[in-house]
Amino acid sequence: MFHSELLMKFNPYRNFGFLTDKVSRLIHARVEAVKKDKSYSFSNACLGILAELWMKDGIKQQDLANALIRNKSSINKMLLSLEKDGLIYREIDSVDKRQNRIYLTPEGKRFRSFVKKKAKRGESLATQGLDESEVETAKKVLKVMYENLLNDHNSTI
Amino acid sequence: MFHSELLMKFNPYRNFGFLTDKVSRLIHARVEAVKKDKSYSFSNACLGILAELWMKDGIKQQDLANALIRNKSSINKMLLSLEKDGLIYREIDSVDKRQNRIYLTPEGKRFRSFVKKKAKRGESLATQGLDESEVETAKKVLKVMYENLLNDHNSTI
DNA sequence: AAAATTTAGTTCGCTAGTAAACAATTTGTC
DNA sequence: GACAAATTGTTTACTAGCGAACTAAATTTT
Repeated sequence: MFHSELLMKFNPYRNFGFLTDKVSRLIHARVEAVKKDKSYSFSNACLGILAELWMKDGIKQQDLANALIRNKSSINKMLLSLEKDGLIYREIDSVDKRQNRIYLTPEGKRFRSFVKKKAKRGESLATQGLDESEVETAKKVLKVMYENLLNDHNSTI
Repeated sequence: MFHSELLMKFNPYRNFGFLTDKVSRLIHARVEAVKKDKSYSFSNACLGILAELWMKDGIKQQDLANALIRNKSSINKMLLSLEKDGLIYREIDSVDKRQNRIYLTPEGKRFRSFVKKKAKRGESLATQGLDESEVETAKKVLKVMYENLLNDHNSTI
């Protein structure tokens, strides 16, 4: 480590911002292609909402906004298109009438296994030439980074 | 590994689409905050262009579009805002007059070390609790994934 | 060398996502 | 229990980014 490191040539392959952005975009592009099989019209970003619901059904919109690091008005719009495609529905909470609880329809639940199958194929393509242990480590690192960054994000807002 | 794996609960923390998307968004949010220090008005995504130019100055717009997996009209708009902020300029190639060569201004070059410094701080925050070797492995994995996915992306278009 | 094709960039209309203002409900305090 | 503050979701106006159609220049074909 020497003092002029900051003057060195920029190496994007050593930068998580660069790397995660590119990989994320390429995965999105793949999903876009895969989605054409189905007749859904919801945007790519809406998959994030579905992913959250596949983990835990019946959460409210603000939770989604926090989890996806998205504006609550964006969530509202995305939910509209997911409703239109018949994958989710909203139900006003009986205790707190401000809140909407979001639930998956049977169709929304079924869709999960489809995505999972495609994701599996995608991952094996993307990780060609890598050891399984390296892939596991990468997932662990990203998970920790996610937690650290989210923690910081919530504390500084 | 058993046949009903696809029916198991969805675990996003084992999914690169989910992980890279979240981490990427959180890094973006950090950058957004950092950018407020400066008076630049260019969007967050424009940093991708700068990153490319920091690697290699004088490339053309189509190269940027390919590298950033973005539409060339988007690149055009982004360059407009980077021009406005005085970070880059275009020059028509003397040999092939269809092409614009994109160059960093002195300001654009200086800005690199600012970003690098902030990125360094961000990385150490994000990777708290992780071994250096794990972080290195994660970078390697992401780099390979990027290459594999990009390769596939270009071949299927 | 004229015509057709390809390549690079720009323009224009559209859509997804955002930010800010708003309405409705709940919670907290006096 | 009434009024202030906070929380949840919606609406509206705006912006960034995309796709398709277009212009200009270079390359290939005939």
